[in-house]
Amino acid sequence: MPATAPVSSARQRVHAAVREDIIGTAREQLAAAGAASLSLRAVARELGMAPSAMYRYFQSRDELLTALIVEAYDAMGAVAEAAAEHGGGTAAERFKSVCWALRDWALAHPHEYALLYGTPVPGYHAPELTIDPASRVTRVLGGILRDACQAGEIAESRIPPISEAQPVAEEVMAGVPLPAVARGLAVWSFLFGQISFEVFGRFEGVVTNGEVLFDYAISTMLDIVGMAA
Amino acid sequence: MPATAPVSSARQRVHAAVREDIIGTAREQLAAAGAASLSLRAVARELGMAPSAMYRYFQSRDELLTALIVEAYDAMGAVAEAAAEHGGGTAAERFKSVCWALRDWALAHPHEYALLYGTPVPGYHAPELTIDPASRVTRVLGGILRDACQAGEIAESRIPPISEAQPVAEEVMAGVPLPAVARGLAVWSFLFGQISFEVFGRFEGVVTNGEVLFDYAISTMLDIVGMAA
DNA sequence: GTCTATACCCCGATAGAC
DNA sequence: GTCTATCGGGGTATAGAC
Repeated sequence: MPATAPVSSARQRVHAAVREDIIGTAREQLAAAGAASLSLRAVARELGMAPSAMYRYFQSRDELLTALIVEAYDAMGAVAEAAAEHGGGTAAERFKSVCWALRDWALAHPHEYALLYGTPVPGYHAPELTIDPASRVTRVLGGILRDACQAGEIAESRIPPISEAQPVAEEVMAGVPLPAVARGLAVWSFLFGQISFEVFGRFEGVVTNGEVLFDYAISTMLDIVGMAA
Repeated sequence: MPATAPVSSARQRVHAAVREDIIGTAREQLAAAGAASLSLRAVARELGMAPSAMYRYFQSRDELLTALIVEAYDAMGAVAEAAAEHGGGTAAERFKSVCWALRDWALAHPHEYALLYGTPVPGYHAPELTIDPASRVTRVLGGILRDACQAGEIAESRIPPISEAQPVAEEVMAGVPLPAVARGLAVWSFLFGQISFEVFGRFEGVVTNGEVLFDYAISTMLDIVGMAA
């Protein structure tokens, strides 16, 4: 029965399209009021649907939230990957490019950034399927570090040793010496600390030119990890 | 009429005591469900009071939230000040002491930490009276930097220049050269980025020993700002 | 797949009696 | 200063007709 397949797929297309509408509207409401006040009802109102109709697309509010989180992780991951790819020849250049791309994305999408890197949403437990999208950005950053190590672009002599037993999981060490991994993790938290301070307004009244300071912070990060600017 | 004053002050004592009860209960609920879902009604329920009675103590939900924020800033500021005072003779020792004290406080009070340094509460605008408590921690950190500069404990030769026009507000520069100020701000965001990653669980599955990594991060921060560990 | 209707919760804030 | 009662909103989620 060849007719059944197209009918089914047409239905699936409509379903997927409505699903995208819902996610898009939810994203707007996220940007307007934050994650805690995201509600299926408000999205339904905006779309002119009955609240109960939402449950054909998302089984619960948390499932909609998960979709938003995955979408945001993917957007940020894509931005980071693109920046790494077109960022230049040296690891330091690619790193700089990724930093600026992440900062720009975060400032352009503060509520989505907050969803990913701000206070965890109370009562929400991220399902396993968010792990992979979440790791795209860290894979990019870790890849740059690994490449720099292998290309000899890291001055390991400038990285002090870390004396105690290995404080990180096995899989984080992919041919990178432990001190470089530790400095890499430091750079990771430093970068997101800097971005979070900017996005959450912590620098207000203190920093008058965020770009200049961010540029200086990037140089500092490169210093930390033994890479020349 | 000498009798009136004691009566009035007894009433005030009761009022203040109930007020403390309310704040304490609110703090418990903050720890249980996060800032966004803090409600006067829930606090009243817990205390066996009528919801309307709360309005004799706080004119609005936001005012209660402000009280919690001020209390948390003061707790964190006191912890930082105590750590700086008893932290040791050199600036580096005091800095380390403050870092550990802040981390310990944040891990012990994750929801209060999130209230201060996490995603801003949607719809809440901090009144001016929060500015002073908020700056206690930064005053401690800035004071250590300034003292280190004046005591010659900073190797300014290891701090690269920052080329552009001054990117920070005037009052942040208190006899400290601009590059040191910029590195100090970098350390500030680095420190809170590290603490936030730990408190918000961002290191889970990656870092197996947070203390070791935090210690290494502190050394890195001292490096950044030209201070010997 | 969408609707209406419903059960059952939550909240901030105010009015007015005591 | 506390109470009851109330106004006027919000929400998740389900049942059952169409």
